[in-house]
Amino acid sequence: MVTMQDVAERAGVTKQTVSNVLSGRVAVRPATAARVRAAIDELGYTPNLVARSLATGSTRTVGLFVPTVVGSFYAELIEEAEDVLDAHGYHLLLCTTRQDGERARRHLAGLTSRSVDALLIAGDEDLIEHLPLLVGAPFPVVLCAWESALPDTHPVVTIDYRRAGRLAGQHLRGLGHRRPAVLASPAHGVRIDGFRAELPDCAVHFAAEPTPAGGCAVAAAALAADPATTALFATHDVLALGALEAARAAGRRVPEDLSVIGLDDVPEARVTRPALTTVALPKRLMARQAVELVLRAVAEGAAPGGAARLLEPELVVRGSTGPAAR
Amino acid sequence: MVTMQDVAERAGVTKQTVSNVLSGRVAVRPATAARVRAAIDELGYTPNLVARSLATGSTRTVGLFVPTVVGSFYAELIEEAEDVLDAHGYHLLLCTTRQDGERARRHLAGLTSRSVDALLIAGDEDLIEHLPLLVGAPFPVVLCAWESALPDTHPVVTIDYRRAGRLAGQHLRGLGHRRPAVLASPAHGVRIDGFRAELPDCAVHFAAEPTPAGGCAVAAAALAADPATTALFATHDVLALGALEAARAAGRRVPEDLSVIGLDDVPEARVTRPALTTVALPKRLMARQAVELVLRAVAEGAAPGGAARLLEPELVVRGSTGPAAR
DNA sequence: CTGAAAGCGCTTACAG
DNA sequence: CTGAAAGCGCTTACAG
Repeated sequence: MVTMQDVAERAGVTKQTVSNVLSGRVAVRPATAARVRAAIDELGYTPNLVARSLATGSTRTVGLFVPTVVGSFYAELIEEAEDVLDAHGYHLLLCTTRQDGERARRHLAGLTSRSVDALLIAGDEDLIEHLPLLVGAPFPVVLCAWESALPDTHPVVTIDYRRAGRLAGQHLRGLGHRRPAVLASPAHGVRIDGFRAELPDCAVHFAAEPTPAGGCAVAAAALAADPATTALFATHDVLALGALEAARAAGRRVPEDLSVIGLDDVPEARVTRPALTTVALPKRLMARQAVELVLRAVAEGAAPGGAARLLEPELVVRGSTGPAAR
Repeated sequence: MVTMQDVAERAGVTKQTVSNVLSGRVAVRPATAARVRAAIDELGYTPNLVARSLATGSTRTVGLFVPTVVGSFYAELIEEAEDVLDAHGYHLLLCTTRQDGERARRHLAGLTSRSVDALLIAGDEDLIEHLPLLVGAPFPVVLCAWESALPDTHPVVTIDYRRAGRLAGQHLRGLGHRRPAVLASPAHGVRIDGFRAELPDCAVHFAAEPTPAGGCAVAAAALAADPATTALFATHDVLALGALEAARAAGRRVPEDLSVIGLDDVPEARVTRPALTTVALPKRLMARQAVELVLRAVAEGAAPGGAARLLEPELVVRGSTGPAAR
């Protein structure tokens, strides 16, 4: 491994001078700088980032916790986060919690030790109980995609999930539906609350798993439980995708006999037949703002302040919803 | 920030002793160890991993390059990789290349500098030209999910994509199909070759984008180009998902009028109606083996040897394929 | 504009 | 079993 010292000897200067031409912090005489650069090229020198990190106290890496990477929600969030991190010269350390509290705790403890300049925590399911671990963290922490109780220990950039549910309810109500069924994931209480603010008279059915198969099964059950149901609200698009299949299997035409509305706006939503009406969540925007917030905090050397930022979801009307049949 | 020195003073020992109780490399008298542990707890000491890395030369982090994280293929690969990394006490540094050669090069150059103990590169699209950058890398590099020309500069753990295509062809041929159409992504030449080894007489249509929408469009075009087509082979399931929609739109019953077979076995494949016949790719197994190979190499301090390992794909017959109509 | 010194927080032989 | 010394490869003031 070639070191800065090697380069310095080759160029006939000291390693501080090499450091100076690399960092640009201090002006170096052009002729000297040229010699140094030549030496760097000849030797194929590449700085040891670990040594630099120890000296500067910065690793230029931020940690990102997500529950999972499968599924477009977190996948898009990760991609967007990496994009803006990359644009700022930062690397991404990824940790998935996978509904495993102990694993989450372990990862958290591992990162507390100065291997990361900041931490972004997306999704609340597995980490909320371990948040106290982070109160005295020597680096900024921001939360995003937070859905249930917003903690006040850390800044959060999230989406107004309640409003998302409400938009779905409004849409269905406007179409004349009165007693829709809700197909839900257990963690989506806030979305359901929002929906109920518009349409209180609805039965909630929980899916066994957050997949199209789970959505298909729970939709079939909901339809069997109340054959008069005219509309289905799925708290997540993946459930709605399955609901579309269930409707087909039950011989219900969508949207003539049954309206189906989802939430999230996954890529598949626009290719189903009929295309899925849904409430789009601005996940990329959220990821971008969260990363920018946390990077600003590391730049300023202070914990980011301010209250939670709630991003606005947006209703996307496609073909799967229509007027209630009477 | 509390340091090892602080702990040592508190416990009335030197920092070497603290280091010894932490590492367990050298036996420490129980009473002393207890005092040290107590001091650690009281002070809330947590070791500085960067300093440790500089001293040991190991960061316990491995870098993973993927073209994208959206889509179940790479998402599952990432999850599995992180699982086994985590089990071995390693962290995951994630880099996405996003069809951007310059970005890939930059990331590669950034990692060459001792911030990572090893590198895993999944997917060939954007990196192949930069592989030479890695020949003298001071850490092991392994390639996986490599589809086209297998480089001999680095070990590779991948899937026998040619055989995957061949299995699809075999299945269709066995059902009596003679002139199927192929719906392909441009990068899937190997899969097509395998398919053609069984069914040479087929027209290949390239999708504009690797999404269900792209698959839907290209399937519609293929069906329009040759209305007598009895079967469709999509080189990736996401295309097949769209093809199912196109068939529906064209009034072709699947599988009675038209067989559709995909490749990969994405989660959605089992919930379409009919469920999608496909060739399953053992991506999690591949990820696991690749990580284990690279970790073994870092443990042994040597570049991993051996030829490419090719994992076997597997035909999964579901409802979307049937005998050719005559 | 360039060099000598100290330090970042750990680990690793090596004495005692 | 414990301590004194050197070193990992950088950066950061500080003199000259």
